[in-house]
Amino acid sequence: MTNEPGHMPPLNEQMDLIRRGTAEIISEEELEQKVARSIREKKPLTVKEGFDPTAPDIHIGHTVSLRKMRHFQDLGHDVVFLIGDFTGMIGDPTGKSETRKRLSREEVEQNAKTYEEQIFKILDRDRTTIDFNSRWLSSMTLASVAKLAAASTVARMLERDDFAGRFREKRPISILEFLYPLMQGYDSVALEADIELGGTDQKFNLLVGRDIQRAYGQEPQVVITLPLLVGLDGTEKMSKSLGNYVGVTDPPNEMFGKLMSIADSLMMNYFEILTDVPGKQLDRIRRDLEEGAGNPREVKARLARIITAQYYGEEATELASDEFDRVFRDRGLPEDMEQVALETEGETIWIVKLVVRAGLAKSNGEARRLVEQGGVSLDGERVDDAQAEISVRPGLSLVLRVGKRRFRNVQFVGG
RNA sequence: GGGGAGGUUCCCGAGUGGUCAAAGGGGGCAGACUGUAAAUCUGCUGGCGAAGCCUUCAGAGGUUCAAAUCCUCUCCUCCCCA
Repeated sequence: MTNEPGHMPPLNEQMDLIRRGTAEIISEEELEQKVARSIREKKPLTVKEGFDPTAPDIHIGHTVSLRKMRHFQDLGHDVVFLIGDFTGMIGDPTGKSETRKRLSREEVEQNAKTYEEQIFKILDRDRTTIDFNSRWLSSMTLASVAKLAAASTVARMLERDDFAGRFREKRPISILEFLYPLMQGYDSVALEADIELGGTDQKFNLLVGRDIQRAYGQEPQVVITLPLLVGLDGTEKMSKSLGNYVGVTDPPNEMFGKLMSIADSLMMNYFEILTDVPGKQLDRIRRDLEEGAGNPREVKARLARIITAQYYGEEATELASDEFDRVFRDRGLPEDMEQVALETEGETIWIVKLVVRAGLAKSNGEARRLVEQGGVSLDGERVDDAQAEISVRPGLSLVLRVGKRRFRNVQFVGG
């Protein structure tokens, strides 16, 4: 799929792929010009996106833009994965007000390494440059900051929704926050970016980049925004802090399972922005769903398989899919269960203690609750008496199940 | 510099002397149902082998038979005026 350098597909083919799944392109006309020129001069475009150095765990929400970057790479262009280590050290402008802890050089390096392991599941290593904005921002003099600050105005800043809102409500906006879009824009100057990608929530910052580049005599970058992925809860955007995410490093079973747990209403959205399933097929799936033809579960399973296979391949995905059916559809036992060895202390063990010792509850209270609510079973038999004593002896092996999806194979050993 | 508001259990947020392990919502967990870990409904949601006891309402002291609630000091956040 990857093209040799210098052998780029024709303009309309490129434009089609680039457009797919984007929220907005500013402007398409400029994009066309840039692409056409790169074809003419056999010179790849530089596509940039900035990432937060403090949260190196990538989830599939991030992959929406990473996949777009990959599209560019497949078309023969170059990608800069920019780690905002300088901006990230100071704080987060859109954050509630939590001051961010300063990361040490070592931590930044460590996080960068973690990023690398994850992003190359999607990006083409040979066409990716990883860079850090501290490289140019940390040594800026006040004079250059002044020049940068002169490139924008307060009125311009107040166009941004959250600034405007806070200004209206007389809530504080620190000057530093005004500096943020400017610094991000300067990154584009330093990299001579042709295109910057980001989520729709980044639109303002991305546009400031254009202003800044103009102020520094560069051709403004084209801004491409991508839809924010809605998380597993079906309402909030996917984020690690909300816990409604699918991590790209989640093991296949978990990835598949999490995808099966999305709300039905989310399925089409995921199909559109996380897969390369052609538009015509999507229309058909959508129509089937609306008309109630076929089982929505099967559609969701197909989605889960496609996405899981992007990270683990067909074989591992089939295993994950089978496992899911076995455990949840057929209410059976998983293929592999975590094993726990417990020492016997006498003839019996209190069920509550057993659940806690097996690591399936944090406290006796929690275990008691699980038992009383009927969530605990031993070898397939429900135990709902919180006073129950289970007979044990060394060598005994039991399958302990808590809830629908947590299993432990408990082995008793002599104590 | 002056004036004012506030810090509550995972989160938001009620609570102004006992009836408070603390309303309500969110989140989480469990059950029922099912087509899945969808949706919906119901229950639970500080710790302790538990009708009792222990720890918790920013922190430290104090008043009281009794404090999340009153007093003193400290720390922190926010707002208004300058």
